[in-house]
Amino acid sequence: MATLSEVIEEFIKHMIDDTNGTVEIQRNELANYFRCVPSQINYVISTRFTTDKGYYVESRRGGGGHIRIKRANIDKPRNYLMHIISSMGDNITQQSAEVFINNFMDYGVISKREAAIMIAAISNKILVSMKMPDRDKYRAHIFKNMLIGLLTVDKEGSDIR
Amino acid sequence: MATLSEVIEEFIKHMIDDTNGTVEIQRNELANYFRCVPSQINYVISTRFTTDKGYYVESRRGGGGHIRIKRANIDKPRNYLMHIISSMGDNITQQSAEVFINNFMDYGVISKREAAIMIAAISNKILVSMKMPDRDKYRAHIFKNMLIGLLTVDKEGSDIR
DNA sequence: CAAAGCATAGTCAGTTAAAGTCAAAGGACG
DNA sequence: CGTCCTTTGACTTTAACTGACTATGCTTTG
Repeated sequence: MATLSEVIEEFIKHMIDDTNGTVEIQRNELANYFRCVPSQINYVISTRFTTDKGYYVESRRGGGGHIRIKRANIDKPRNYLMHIISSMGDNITQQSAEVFINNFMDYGVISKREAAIMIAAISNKILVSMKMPDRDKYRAHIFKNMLIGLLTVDKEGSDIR
Repeated sequence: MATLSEVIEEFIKHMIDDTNGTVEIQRNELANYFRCVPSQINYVISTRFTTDKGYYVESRRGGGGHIRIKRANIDKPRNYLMHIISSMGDNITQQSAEVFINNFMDYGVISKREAAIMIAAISNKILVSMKMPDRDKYRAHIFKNMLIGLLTVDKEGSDIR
């Protein structure tokens, strides 16, 4: 039996299909439409529209607030990236991350500058200085999010803000 | 969904573009044009045309009063980046980091893709999910390191923008 | 010339409109 | 019955908008 969450999930996915990969919703409006509490929308988003699944979510509170969901687009070089993301797992060492990044560069998927930014963000220097025990986990987290961010930008002049 | 404030913001920015960096407005006139209370103009200016974002605002009351907005002129991107790095301090909120990143984009110091990567790396979404109490500290750390990474690449000959 | 009047802009606290968080309760299913 | 996913709602945070009151600088007038 389909739960409400599943219904909402499908609904949003159809919207995304219809709008070329990016959708902007009003939390209260959606909740009202499905006659559920607003926070259920958050639940659906946080369980279904995750980075691992190729979505990038931004939102704003206050007047005119909204939630924007972008789906990574997966044409040619990109499904390569997406593949890496989904097969990465929840941990990654600095070394293997750098191998990936260098490969991306070799394949012309990212520029040298982009590579430099990513390497800087996931370097041990950073994570060690943070004294974080689960370094490789955090690194994977940051790394994936950066890649998804990249995949969601620059189709139809989109604005990441 | 565009709010009135956003519309006014864009309107003023276009004026600035059209007038080569400086614009002089009449508060009441503008408010009348947009059918809002005059103080909303102040709201827009104080939230959008701040020093942080590279604007300089002066005004005069009384007869013939006006508000003048100037956009700062960044001609040495490299110095600009270094300045930001050195003045950043050890903490930074997601909001101000995003302001910086957007400025970099506006001034052509970084590309949209580069911005997307950085925003993804320092987003609260990431840092919250890591359950890091000292978020703003880690964010500053990551952010600075990414910027330094950029400077380093540029120095090695490749494309200075 | 001083004072009064008018034309501006500034401030700030209060209201409204969103979205986020979190923990507790409910339910499905092995 | 225990566990995991779903559903709920009270409370928090953030952003936009409004209006009454204040401050300042011309302009006119006695």
